[in-house]
Amino acid sequence: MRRGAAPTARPRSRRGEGERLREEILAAAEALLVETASEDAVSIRAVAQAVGVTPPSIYRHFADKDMLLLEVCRHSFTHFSAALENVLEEGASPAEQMVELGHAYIRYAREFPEHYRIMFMARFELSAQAYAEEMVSAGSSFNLLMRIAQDLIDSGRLRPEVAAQGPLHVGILFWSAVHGLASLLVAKPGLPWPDPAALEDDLLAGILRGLLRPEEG
Amino acid sequence: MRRGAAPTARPRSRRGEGERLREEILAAAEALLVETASEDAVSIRAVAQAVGVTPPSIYRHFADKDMLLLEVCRHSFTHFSAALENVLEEGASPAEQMVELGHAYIRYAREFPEHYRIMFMARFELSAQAYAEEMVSAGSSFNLLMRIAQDLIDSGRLRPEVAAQGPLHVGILFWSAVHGLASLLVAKPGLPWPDPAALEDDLLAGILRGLLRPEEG
DNA sequence: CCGTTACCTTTACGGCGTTACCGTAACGTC
DNA sequence: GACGTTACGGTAACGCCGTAAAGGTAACGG
Repeated sequence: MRRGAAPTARPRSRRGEGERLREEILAAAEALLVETASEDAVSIRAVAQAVGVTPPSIYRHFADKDMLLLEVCRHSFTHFSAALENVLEEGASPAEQMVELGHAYIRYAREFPEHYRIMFMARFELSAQAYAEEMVSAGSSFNLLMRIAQDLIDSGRLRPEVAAQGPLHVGILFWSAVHGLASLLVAKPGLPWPDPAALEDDLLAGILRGLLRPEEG
Repeated sequence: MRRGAAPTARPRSRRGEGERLREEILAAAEALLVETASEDAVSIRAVAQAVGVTPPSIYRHFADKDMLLLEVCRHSFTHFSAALENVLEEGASPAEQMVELGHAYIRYAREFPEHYRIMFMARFELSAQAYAEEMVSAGSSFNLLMRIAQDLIDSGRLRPEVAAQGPLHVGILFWSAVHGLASLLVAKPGLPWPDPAALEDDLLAGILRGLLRPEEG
């Protein structure tokens, strides 16, 4: 360290305050991820320098780089889940709620593309992969999806052969449609996309209609 | 080089045969990608060693690593496009063809997950990104999608407000649904997926029904 | 036989993630 | 108030990586 490295002269943390550096590392990594909009720019060394610490010190708080990135995403997923819950109106039908959820989901993906990419499009090695998958499937946003899928089944408006497959099946059908559009928009920003809002509307309306009983609107 | 490096003593290519090494590099990279099933394992150095050549020699034939990987995918996409075309039966309706296309698409993604990941889920820098996007949008599989979307519109079976948006809009709706399921399966192999075949069937049937006119089956 | 050129190598730079080891300041204890 | 312990972070280094600059060498046209 020394010359031209640390922007802030970091005092050593007090005895029980090792957690503080951990938080600062997370914040710096998050900031780097958002500002540069590139996962590659978030290197252990860059994060360390931003915090004013040497690279190996990161490893006292995170097992490896993958875990650091996943923790960053986990943090932001709190907001994600909250955002999803907030769009749900009390009086809305399960079908309406599912559509609203889809819109909010895509909105998040487009607002935080790098977070989205890391969580849903990235590849990790073994333990990190398992951790990421547990985060997704145990996260409250996933539970929210399952809950609304169950509500949709309970409402009796779904086609019987679809409803019979259970909430996981139904939920994943919606998730697939929504994730497909979101991830294509994120992965291929240069393609000549037609109006994304229109795509969203037609995609959500389409998959919903297709799963409802024939006689329904 | 020298000790324990080159598995084959490579003779230098003749005057006009520089292209031969290019092909060998592509083949070695492809093999590494398939065998290791990991993009990270395909390093310039590993490819060079597999071919029996020094790393800088790669750069005589490929601008950088991204371009090498994209060329590998481009090669395999020939087979992809051919596979898609082959599933189309002569007498089938546009709707049936679109569903068959979707099944073949997901089958490919699951069979060559790393290729699929590189082409549709990866991030590249600038020129490579532009190249990848051009490959996708100008590739014959994309044209195939557009053609069937147009046929679907021409068949008059689509809901008018959807058909009015044009083949690009319609094609992307199907692409989104199919890519969503495919990429989730590829990205999160550890999740407790219900039967993928059932998901495929219901997803494709669902989105199709949802975009057809109400009175249709 | 010679100059040119296509093909490949040598060497090296700067970056990365990560590990093994070491200083040091803060605390509980006597 | 000195003391051993321990949490906290630093130093130095290893082995990868992608890539650039410059050089050698074999194959050809004349």
